[in-house]
Amino acid sequence: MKITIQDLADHLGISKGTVSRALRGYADVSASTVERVQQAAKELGYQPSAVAQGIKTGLARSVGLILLPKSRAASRPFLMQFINGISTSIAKHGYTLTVATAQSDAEMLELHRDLFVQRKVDGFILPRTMHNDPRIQILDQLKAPLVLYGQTENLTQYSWFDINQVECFRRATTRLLNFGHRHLAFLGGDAPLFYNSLRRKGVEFSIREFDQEEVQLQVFENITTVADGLECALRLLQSSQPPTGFLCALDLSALGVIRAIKQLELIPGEHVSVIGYEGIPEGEFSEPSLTTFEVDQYEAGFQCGVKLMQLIHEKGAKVTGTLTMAALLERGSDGPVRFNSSELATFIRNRKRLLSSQEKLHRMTEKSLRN
Amino acid sequence: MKITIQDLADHLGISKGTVSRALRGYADVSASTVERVQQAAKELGYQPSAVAQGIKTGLARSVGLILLPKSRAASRPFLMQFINGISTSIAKHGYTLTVATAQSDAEMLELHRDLFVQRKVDGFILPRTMHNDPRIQILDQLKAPLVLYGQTENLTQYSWFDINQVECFRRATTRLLNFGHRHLAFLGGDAPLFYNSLRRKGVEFSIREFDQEEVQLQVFENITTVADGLECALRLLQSSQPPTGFLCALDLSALGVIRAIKQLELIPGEHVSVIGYEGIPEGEFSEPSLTTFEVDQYEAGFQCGVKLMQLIHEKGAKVTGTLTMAALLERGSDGPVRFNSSELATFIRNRKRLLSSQEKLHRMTEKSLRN
DNA sequence: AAATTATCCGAAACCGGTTTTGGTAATTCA
DNA sequence: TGAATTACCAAAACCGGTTTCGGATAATTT
Repeated sequence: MKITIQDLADHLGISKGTVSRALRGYADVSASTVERVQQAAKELGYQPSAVAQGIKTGLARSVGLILLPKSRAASRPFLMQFINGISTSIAKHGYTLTVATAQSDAEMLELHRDLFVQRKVDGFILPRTMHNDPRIQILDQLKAPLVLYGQTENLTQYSWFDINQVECFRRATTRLLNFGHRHLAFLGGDAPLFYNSLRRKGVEFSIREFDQEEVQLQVFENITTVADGLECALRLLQSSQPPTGFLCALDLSALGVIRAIKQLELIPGEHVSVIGYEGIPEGEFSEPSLTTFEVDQYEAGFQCGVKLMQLIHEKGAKVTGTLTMAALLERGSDGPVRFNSSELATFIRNRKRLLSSQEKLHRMTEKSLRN
Repeated sequence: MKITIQDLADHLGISKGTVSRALRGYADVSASTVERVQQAAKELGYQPSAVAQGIKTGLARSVGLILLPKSRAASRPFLMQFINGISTSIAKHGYTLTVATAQSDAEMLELHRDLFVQRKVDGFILPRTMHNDPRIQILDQLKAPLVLYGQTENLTQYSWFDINQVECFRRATTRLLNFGHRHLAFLGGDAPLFYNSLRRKGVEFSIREFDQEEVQLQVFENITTVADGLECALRLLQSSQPPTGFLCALDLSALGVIRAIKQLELIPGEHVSVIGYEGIPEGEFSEPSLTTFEVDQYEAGFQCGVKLMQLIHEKGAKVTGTLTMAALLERGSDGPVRFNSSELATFIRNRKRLLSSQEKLHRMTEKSLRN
């Protein structure tokens, strides 16, 4: 059924060693033989088995990407383009992408070890880097090539690619400060992930730079879903000193904040400003549309793939790190400050009174209608 | 560095054949030896190389999934959970998932052939089935095991899994008819894909069932993006006989329709009804939220994986097809008919006049402000 | 013309496993 | 007790490639 190198050699009446050398481009094969072999290979549809090749070369010609779909929200939107980027760059070297999913952190570590020890993959791309990432420790022991998508401690030892998130959040914060906002809230994401401290750092950096003691910043962590953002913002906005500007580490939490604002009958982008990060498609369809940073996930995947190929193929290759910027999408969820924090608090209190009386009225009307 | 079966055999002072037979569970190895081998394997961290195993067994222990990210819109949202489902079900058999991307249809076909001929994968899962799908033709020639996610012609020859999309669109249509809508539009998706005819069939089936000659249906194809849906709906709504209910093959086009409705200062779900299909997350955040069918992509992936494992491992395994239902998410974008088509047309015409005069006023104000 | 060098290819070893074969020692049976 | 099994394992063949080695022939040099 499937044609082997021996079949091809028999067909040509030469030895399989010669066939192999002809196809691999060795110098000690005559041009005419090379020609004949290539011709016959094309005709018979012969392609060497990657499995058989791998046993001698020790390479599986595949790279691993292990996902944790538990964190459904955060890792979902980037996937298709990220995979496309990786796949495209490694395909140039005849490599394919092995994607696996783990249901827990422990399983994820096991999977990394097993896939490498079983030689199903030659290296890994590690997305969503953590503080003291345990994946790195394990892969270091195994001397497995790896590329980080994101940053972590001891960066000089690894190849990595990342968006300059510090700079993004510095810009976002400065933008809100220039809009006149003085009471800010930073809704951080997954605390164990490294990105979180970077984004926070950007916010704090901008405020220090602004050199204003009058700026108030409240910081929260583990606000990763729409529900989290909604709840957190509702609580903050109804406090005595509500923030007028929200900096959200994740678009999803930003969408929750927008919901909260509207739930209090306020206008996002006018009464309260919100900026997100990531550029998920939902942000385009919310009302108002979400001001956020758009991350080019294809490029990220592509660069990670390129770096990994270097590590695997160029012996003595140096590790490299790359920082790029994400583009700010200036949309409708932020703008010049309307009220300061105290005024906003009063406004919300009055609104609330109004709303509850309306509600009472509404309920009464309904009741009378039913009777 | 990496420990091989020979290392393990030397360490135990037995032959590598015996080690292999011990680990593979052959009967002609004493219980004590099996015990010793397993113990030593665990201690030394020995795991057989999948590559080396594959050469003898002829299996790569990987299944292929090839994506076409060109069609960015349609195939993106399902990916994470679909992959998770596949990966989880095949992991039980020691299989991994090889994901590749192609930039064109031709490249996609090549990739299928190459991956199988090079023995990088033992079979394929084919999402987004087309009419007379060329992938199937090629894989049939190669006798490659495959499972369809979706339906196509000659279904009895293949294993497949699908949502009963005919039934979904039948229900959606009946729902609108029961709401009193009599002028409907079906915005179909990618014409070459099989799902499109199924969804359309559901709509037509429902209307025939309703047995009303007064029902008007307009059908369109290749409405796959928000922009497409927006443009198509704008045109239809401003015609002399605008539909009051939109059935969209894709959530994305439904979101575009909602935009169009709002752009005409109408209220989606009140003046015009919209129902989508797929359950993409954007639908939850649009206003109003989108009534749609939620497809369980994890389950789809899981079942495809299970079926493919059967085909690969159980010799003489019969092909099987499975149909399941998607859940209707009754949200805010549809409801009882307010106007019939003629009334709606009049309403829109008047609105338009109003709007354009407002706009004129607005422009004049701006101009005077500037001066 | 003999010696040297290049060119080209077959043969064989090897990669890390699996599976078959065959032989020895221990058991069982007559 | 001797023959026939049985239990167990070493050795070897094999999978489909790659790579090394060495030899035969042709081309070049002296």
